[in-house]
Amino acid sequence: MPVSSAEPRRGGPRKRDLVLQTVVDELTVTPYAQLTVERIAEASGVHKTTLYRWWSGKPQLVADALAALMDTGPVPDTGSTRSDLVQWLTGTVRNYAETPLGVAMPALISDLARTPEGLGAFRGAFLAERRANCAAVIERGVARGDLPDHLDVDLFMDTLAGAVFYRQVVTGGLVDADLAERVVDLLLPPAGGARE
Amino acid sequence: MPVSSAEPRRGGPRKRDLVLQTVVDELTVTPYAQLTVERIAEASGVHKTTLYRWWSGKPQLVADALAALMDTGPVPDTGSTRSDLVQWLTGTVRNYAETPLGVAMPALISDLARTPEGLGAFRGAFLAERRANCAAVIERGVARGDLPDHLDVDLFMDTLAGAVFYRQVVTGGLVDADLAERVVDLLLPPAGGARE
Amino acid sequence: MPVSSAEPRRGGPRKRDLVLQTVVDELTVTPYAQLTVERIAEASGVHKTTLYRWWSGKPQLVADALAALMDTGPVPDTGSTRSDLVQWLTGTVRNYAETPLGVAMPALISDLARTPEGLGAFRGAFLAERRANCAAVIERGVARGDLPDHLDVDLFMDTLAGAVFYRQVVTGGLVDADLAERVVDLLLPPAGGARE
Amino acid sequence: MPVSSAEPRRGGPRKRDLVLQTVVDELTVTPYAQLTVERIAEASGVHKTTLYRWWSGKPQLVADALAALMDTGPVPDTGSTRSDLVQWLTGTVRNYAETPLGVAMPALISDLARTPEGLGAFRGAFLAERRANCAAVIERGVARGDLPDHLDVDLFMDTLAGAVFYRQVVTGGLVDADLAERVVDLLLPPAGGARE
DNA sequence: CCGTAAACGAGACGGTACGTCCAGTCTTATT
DNA sequence: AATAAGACTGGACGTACCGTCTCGTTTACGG
Repeated sequence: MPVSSAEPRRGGPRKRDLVLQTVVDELTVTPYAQLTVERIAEASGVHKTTLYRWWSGKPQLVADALAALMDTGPVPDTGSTRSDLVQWLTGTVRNYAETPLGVAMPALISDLARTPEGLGAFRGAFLAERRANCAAVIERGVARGDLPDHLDVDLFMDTLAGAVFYRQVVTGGLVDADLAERVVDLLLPPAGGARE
Repeated sequence: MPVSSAEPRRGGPRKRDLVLQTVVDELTVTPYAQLTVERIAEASGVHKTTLYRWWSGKPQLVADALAALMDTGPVPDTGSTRSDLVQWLTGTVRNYAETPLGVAMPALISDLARTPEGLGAFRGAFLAERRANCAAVIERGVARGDLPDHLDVDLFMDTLAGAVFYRQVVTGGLVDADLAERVVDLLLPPAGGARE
Repeated sequence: MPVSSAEPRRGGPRKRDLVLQTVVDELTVTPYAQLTVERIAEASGVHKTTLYRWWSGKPQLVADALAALMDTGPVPDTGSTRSDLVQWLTGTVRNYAETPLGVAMPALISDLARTPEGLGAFRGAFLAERRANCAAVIERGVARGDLPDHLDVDLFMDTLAGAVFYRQVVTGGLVDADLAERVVDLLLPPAGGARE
Repeated sequence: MPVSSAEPRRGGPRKRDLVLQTVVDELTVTPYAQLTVERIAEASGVHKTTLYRWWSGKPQLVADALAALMDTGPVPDTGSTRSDLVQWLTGTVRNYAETPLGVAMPALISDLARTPEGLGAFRGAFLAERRANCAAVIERGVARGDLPDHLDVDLFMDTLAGAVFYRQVVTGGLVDADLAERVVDLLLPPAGGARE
């Protein structure tokens, strides 16, 4: 886990936190595409050579910086599958809306995807933990009988997250606080819903 | 529809079709990120200057070329809301799976998004017509009573398309023929589904 | 002799005078280097293709236009060698100072000099007649005994004209009305001059 | 004097001498107009980007390269004003005849003259020192009584140099070893000359 | 408290592609 | 026959940023 701020002494980048903070700061001002390694170097006062010593390029720098901002927190069992899912998805919404990740995401993915390891790293850093937490929620739901037995868990998660992601990236629709609830409503109709 | 090969004399790019075809060909061989305008020029035998006369850069070239491949076809009324939705989403799946769009999409979006008009153009070229068709399907469904009255149509479409898109772009999950059906099942449970 | 304005009808450029006038006008506004064939076309309303039909390029266009402005007039015999020379050189000074030739000259020469014919054409258009006139003056001076017998006529002319040209082009010194007289004074000291 | 090869470490272009030498070499083979920055890059093995880092373009490159070849040497007092002047002008002749400067000059000037600083730089690099030396010679001559009291020194120098320059650039006359002497003879008639 | 090795600063460089400017040529109307 | 219209090839420009290299210089730990 590269996100540590403790004791970088002896062996390892001494300027790590400084650099990553600069990246985040710059991203709030400059879109990802305009951001350059040279600019990060200048803004942070850390020499370009040093950046390349520890990161292989801009996408890695940004990924590293943004990953540290992500809320991946485990979702407590509230007793209600709906609430759990809403809470989880609210984390996703916040990650997009309250950090530079939302706007930077498509470019970041496309950059990372140039190399096979890149995408893997991205998934590891941004997705793995969150998805594991969501899977846990879903399984609780299945166990309770709130969700069907042979639910395709992966697809279910893709649909939840995809709705938010697609808005953010493709259609440009509003991504706000109650989006999470409305998406969950589509997949898990509220009791006494309109469909029966 | 800008893709016509009749009478290119007098006004307008004479090499248009040749160029766009080359772009598609190159994209099947080279990932979007590696593709350069100079390479398109060389591969098509059309001089770089000429390309810049008619397109403002790589993203526009690619968008123009890919838009021509998209299936945006209207969805016939099969009598069943489920089938209509499945059929529509199958179009989306095919667009991703059978053209270079799937892999090129995130980078393309991120490039186009550098300018505000860019994103608008993208949505106009790739989304507007398809979404209008989908909205028609959904409204038929509401009229029939298959879908709830105050359904948020946009969000519903985002969720359908988002599931496929997210797979394609983020998780890298399989995007195949029956994905459409499985996604629709999540949103419109089959009669006698597991939830009752 | 390309400098004709009479009856270009039937076989020959119909827009000749219009074009050349435009070139002169543009040169008073735009330095030679910034002037382009396309600009001349636009400014004159004559299509680029037409320009290339009659002139082989910018330098030829400009040379043709400027040659028409040159004062090459023969120098009347005033009875005094000094006066004749001064009058002749005054023509040179005026050619530089009162037409765009002065500032355009070095660039024009350098462009024309790309091809061997180019320089020849330049000399034919701008130099030959004037130099012939000067040679006549000098020979009158030799006959009168005002100039030494075995004077190198060519070198003498080069020195006269060179002084003005060098000022104009290289040192950027003042080129004004009495320059001619001062140069002649150097080569043909006034009677009762300082040297005796 | 920027032409040093000692200690290029720390600050300043490391490939400077290599590049300038290449420019001179190329100029002996290719006329100035045909010379391109890209060609210099290729011929020298120094990348184009590097050239632009240190020079603002072709004219600056060439000026820098040629300036290093110029003979600007001070003229010793031979006791004779005539000899001093001849010796000085011989330097000019050699500069034109024995380096690529002669043929490149008009194009170089015209390129440099596009910007006001350009011409200033040219004069600083090629003229200032030589002219100062010449002025010294002339003043010695005036002091000795060989030259008139209120001689216009600048114009005198323009006439001397102009004769050679005009030959070289405009009329294309021969520029050879004894040209200097013949020009000086015109301005400073030999004792027992034809005019008395 | 001091030597040494890791980390950093400094600066030049090769390299890819960009997007642009003009030159000059071609084909096909039009007058 | 001359001109207009307009698309095209082509060469070079000057720029941006990338990622790498060679050095010298600081820093802080571990003996």
